[in-house]
Amino acid sequence: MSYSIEIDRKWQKKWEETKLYKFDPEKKGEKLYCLEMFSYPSGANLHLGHWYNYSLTDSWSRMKRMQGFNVFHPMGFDAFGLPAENYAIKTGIHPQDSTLKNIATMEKQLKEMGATFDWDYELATCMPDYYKWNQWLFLKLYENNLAYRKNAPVNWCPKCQTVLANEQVIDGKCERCDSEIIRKNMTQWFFAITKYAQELLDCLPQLDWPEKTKKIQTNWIGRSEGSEVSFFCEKDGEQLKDENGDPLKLTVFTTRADTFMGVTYVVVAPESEICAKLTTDAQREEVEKYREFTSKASDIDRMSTTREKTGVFTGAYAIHPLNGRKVPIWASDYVIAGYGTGVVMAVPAHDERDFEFATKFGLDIIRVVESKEGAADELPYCEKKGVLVNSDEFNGLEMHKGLDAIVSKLATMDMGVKKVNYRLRDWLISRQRYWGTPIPMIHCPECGVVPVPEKDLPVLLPYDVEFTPDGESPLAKCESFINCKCPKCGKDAKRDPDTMDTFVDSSWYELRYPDNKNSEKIFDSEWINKIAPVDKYVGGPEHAAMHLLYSRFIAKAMRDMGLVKFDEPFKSLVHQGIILGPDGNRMSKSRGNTVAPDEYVNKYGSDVFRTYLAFGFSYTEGGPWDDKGLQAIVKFVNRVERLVDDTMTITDKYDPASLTKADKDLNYVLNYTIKSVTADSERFSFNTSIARMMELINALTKYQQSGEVNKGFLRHVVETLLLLFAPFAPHFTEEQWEKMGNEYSIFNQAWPTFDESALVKDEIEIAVQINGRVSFKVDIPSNAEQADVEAIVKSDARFDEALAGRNIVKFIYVKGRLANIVAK
RNA sequence: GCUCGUGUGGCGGAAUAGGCAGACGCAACGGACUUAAAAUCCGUCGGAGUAAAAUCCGUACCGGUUCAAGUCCGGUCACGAGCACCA
Repeated sequence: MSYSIEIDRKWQKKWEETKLYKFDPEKKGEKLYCLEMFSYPSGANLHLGHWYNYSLTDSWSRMKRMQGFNVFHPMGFDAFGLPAENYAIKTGIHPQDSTLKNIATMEKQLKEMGATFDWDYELATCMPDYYKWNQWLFLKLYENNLAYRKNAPVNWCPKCQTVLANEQVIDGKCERCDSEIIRKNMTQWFFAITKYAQELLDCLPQLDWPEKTKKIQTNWIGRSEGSEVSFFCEKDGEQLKDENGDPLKLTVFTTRADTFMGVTYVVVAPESEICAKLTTDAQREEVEKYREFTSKASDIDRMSTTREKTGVFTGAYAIHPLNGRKVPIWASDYVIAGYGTGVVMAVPAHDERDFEFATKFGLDIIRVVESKEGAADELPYCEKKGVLVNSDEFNGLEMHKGLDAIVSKLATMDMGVKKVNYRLRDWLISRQRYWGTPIPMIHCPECGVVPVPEKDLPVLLPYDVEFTPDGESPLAKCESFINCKCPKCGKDAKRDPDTMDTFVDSSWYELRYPDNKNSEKIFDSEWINKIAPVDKYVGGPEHAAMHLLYSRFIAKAMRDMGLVKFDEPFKSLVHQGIILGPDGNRMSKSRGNTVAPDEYVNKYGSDVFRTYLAFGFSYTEGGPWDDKGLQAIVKFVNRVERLVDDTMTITDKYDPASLTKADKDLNYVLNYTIKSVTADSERFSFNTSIARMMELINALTKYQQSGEVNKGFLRHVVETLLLLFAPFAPHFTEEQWEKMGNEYSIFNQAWPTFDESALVKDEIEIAVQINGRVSFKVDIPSNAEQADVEAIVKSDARFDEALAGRNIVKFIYVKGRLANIVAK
């Protein structure tokens, strides 16, 4: 029976019956936790991206298994989330019903892929036995002051009447109805990821992750070294006081304290509390109007850098602490309330934004830095080098020295200090949506916010809920859910109506898999410290800043809560590339350029399809889909099968001691193949792994054609080829292995090792270059030293001809590669 | 706008540490086998040049370092990604 999907089915059945991929924690061998990012159970069948990610990572883990590792390789579903809810709004099919059905379909398809997942460790985030621990985690974070509530702006779609997650906002528009998103203040739950900003940065270098991903995280965290400097303020001719009656300090964050003497005004974010406090009665109406105007501005407007600056004078003044200058305080939305102190000192001579603003509103511009003394640089001069001018006692100081001097001076007055700021914000996790984990908090009119007691977990997500969006959380309208008793005082209270961001679900799932049935604890810490962290994590690059950062944060928080002993959840990370449609665009139903794996799998079998995915693309690059190369794999698989048919009846023993010259040549290729496939597959270079196996088969064909065949050796080579090919074509090779009369299963065999001595050749061919150009080639003993090579080359007739009477200036021999003669 | 990444034949892609560019395959062309086709096997396959060689050009473009550059450095262009008034 030649290879087809029938073979797939035969072995899938046998593997399941014999529990071949059952994970046994006690099995000997170093543990290896290999994980692919779990998938969202969407309606359609597995798409090409799933196959590309899962089947090839499975190949990798199969190799590791054969290499003797005790591989833990689970699979599950990221089952909460908006698509199911939106689908429900459209069709009326309940998210739970569609999700559970989709999970069943995907499980079946994943099994057809022939992956080594142990389904006993499956999890789905929408199940109460999972989200119970989501809620438990929330309570722990709350206890440890890592979860808190505050009023904050959210993305609001005026048409859908609902809050949208950041990831649903595409270029400032709603992903569903394309309306422009506006900002709205709501009281929300946050996780204090910023407490870990520095550690999240510090641990990056030690991770075996793509450099690009580390850079994205570095940028996202956005560490910025600067200073906080303060001003006293004056309003209507009187000094402003704080709540203690002391003079009010208006503090700004700046990275350019060196330009401090050039401050000509100060700007506050219009929505900030300090803005209201600073505003004079005379200006109040205007400032109010402006605040309203900016709150209505859509994100599109806000995001535009070309947008003209707007702003309004608050009526108050700041007093420059070093020169006593009275500078006006303005409100403008080019200052972000959430970053730094929400207040900025403006130095229009040395900042483009300040310059634009000052020019528009006729504010003073004072130059305080010159590239070198006396240079009339064009303003704004924003280069971070130069010498201070117009800066009184600091004149003539080089920029960095000036900065230190100014901050030191301010520090003596208690008006300045060096400070590090991060761009990273705390993680807003509240969602006014139905299909997610209910937040386990109760709002009591008497006691305030009260956590649900642990014994009452899980707070079950009710089934019968009206979830058509109308601006209110769907759960708020579900009487049976929202009404409860306060756990503290027993009086009537209400549950928190929001659900958690689904990124919370996926921020710790890798730690639940190994202990997925634990009903007492989130997981057994002792066991988790053995099996975790994940050794190899594979998934799309789109999660670089969100999921991968959140997971790192949660792991660190868990560590500090004593739940785990490691610092990082994913030691090594690989991003698979993206397979585009045949037209080079991202596959999408609306474009009509999607490619269905099923058709190929049905026609060619899972293994041909898997192997083609391995061979046709550079794994981390991906690229446009093109099925022309599939035939190459069919051909390759047929060649392997023919070789098996030729050798399956051979009973001669392989005797390594009796190899002829021809045998040794083939043995060289064999060992080179073992070495290359092992090294290439290790680093996810699957295309070159397959290429090396094709070379081996080409060499085998030549060997067979040569007529002098050592049967025992030939059989040994074919068996080794099967072992190397097994991770890529598991069903096919299992079948061939059986045909050859070998014991079940090929995956219980040891991965081939190569013999270094077989890779040593007596004689090698090197290129001889004259002045860097290849002139001719020559055979030399592989252990020849420079002097020997020089002698061989000089005695070659072609050398004199190539030299053409020139003198040898220098003779360079690069061992085993080439000789280069510099001639003049 | 800022930051990062990527540019190699007709195509997918190789080249791990500066050392023979184009492995392996697809497509194409030629041949063997065949009544024929399929399948299989053998060969050619970056460009110019030649009867064939020799030779020259060639890894987006310009320049540099080096005995030697796809690889390192400086600049330009194109594409892609991330961030987006972050003070």
